[in-house]
Amino acid sequence: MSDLKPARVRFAPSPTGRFHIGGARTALYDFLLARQTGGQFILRIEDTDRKRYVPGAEGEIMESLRWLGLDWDEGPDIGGPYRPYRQSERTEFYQQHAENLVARGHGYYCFCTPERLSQLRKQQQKLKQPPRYDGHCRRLDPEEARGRVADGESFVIRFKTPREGSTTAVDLLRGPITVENSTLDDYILLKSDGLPVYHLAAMVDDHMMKISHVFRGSEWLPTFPLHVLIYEALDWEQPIWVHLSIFLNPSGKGKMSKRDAGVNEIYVLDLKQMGYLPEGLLNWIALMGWSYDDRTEFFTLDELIEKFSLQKLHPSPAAVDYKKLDHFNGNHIRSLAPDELADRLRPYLKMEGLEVNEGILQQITPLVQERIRTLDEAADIAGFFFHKTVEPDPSELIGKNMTREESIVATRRSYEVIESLPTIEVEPLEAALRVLAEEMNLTAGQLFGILRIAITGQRISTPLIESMEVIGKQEVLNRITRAVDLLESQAER
RNA sequence: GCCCCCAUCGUCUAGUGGCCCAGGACGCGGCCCUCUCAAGGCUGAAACCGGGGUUCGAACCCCCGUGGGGGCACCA
Repeated sequence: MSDLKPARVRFAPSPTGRFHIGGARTALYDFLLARQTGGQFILRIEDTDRKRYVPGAEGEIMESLRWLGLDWDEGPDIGGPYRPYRQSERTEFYQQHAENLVARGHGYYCFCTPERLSQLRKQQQKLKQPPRYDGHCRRLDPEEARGRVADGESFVIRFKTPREGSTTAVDLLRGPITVENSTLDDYILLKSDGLPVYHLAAMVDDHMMKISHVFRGSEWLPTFPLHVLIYEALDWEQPIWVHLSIFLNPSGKGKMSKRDAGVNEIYVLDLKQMGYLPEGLLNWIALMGWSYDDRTEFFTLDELIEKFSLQKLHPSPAAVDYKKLDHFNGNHIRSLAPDELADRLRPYLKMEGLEVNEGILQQITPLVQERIRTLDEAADIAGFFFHKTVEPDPSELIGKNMTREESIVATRRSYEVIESLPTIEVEPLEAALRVLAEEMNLTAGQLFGILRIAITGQRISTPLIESMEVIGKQEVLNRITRAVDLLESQAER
């Protein structure tokens, strides 16, 4: 644990779509800081937009986080001292603070209709002016406005952004960012449906929940000064702000988006489905925007908790590199204990419709471990272990630079050699087959190539001799017999 | 159009004024190992966006360009 004060950090996604790797990284950094400092990691759902609400999205967020191992200490499902953790259940707080802002002279009621606003925008566009609220209701007499509200007229509450001067907001990675207040708008804080907009809701909650560090995407940088202004207007102490750069397409052109889904998987649960380990995914994501030193790249979650530091965060955008994900995933697969790997492999093999025999699974796991990068590759390389029979392509049973007849002879003699062995443990089996190859003036590659096709039905597989041992003498002999038949029937044709 | 951010190999990055004719990783090429595929080992090509300053000295500091990205909703 570090010497930093316990941090209270929150991950605050909106349930408007699927959970992707960008969100996962933000959540990871939140989690790391909380765990490293002995603080709390909080999950808060920002569901104030009823139009964009997607049923099931909240569930996917939680399922993804749990799968990744990023467990939260407070959240909508488990509660906590600052409940509720779903913004739709906190409307009274937002309304209260919006009114408070009005009372303090930092906000005002606005009765402009959406129609007038879009009209206004159109005009400004035509005149090539920046699209901004014209302050129509800002000038209204507060008493009069209150009266109209009391009369039941539809209204929103806007922030009364100072017309003059400038505001400086401090981002941990970028330092002070100063903007002219005149470039800011009188943003709507409370919508006419009584629900808040992000600008209000997030500030209120972060303050009420005593959040110490805010990690969020850099898309919030343009309105960052507004958020600071709100804090100042309410006399609140600001958290430490950390804006994380966004993820770019693999091409580096444009930000990663839904459109990439399908081509490049960006959703956490899809990546899980594809056979990625949470460990691999986490390792990959952690290094996009953060680094430890000039050589260490392999990290477990515990190591990340130990080594993470705000100082090593990087502000520039990062293009997503799936090749590197494969690399990390392969590394993590290889670092798993065989028993553990077997447990992880099981569902993926079953997903392929294979009947998984536990004894065989245990035996082949070490064989598979060195050669897969994702869990779903196991079925490709070792599926034949679970098949009752294999169907080799007869033409592939012919050895390299060999005739059909030579291949038949080689296969038959292999049968005899194997049959004569008391057991087919790796050592004696390999020795016997190598002797046979030599006798027949074949290279080991030629002989093993034929047998590989005969036994596994495929060109690429786990190591031949070891695989034969697992399959067992009788079945090996069956498969070789089958291969001889195939070769002969093909010869007759 | 306006505002904001960013800028080291193709990609992720190390580098915080001299340790850098720039280090690591992925990917790519070659070699070795080898029963296939991997894994592993060795090895090669590959970058400080440009121009001005500041300084004895700049990848590192400042300015201006340029490029890239983001934002400009009663979305988050």
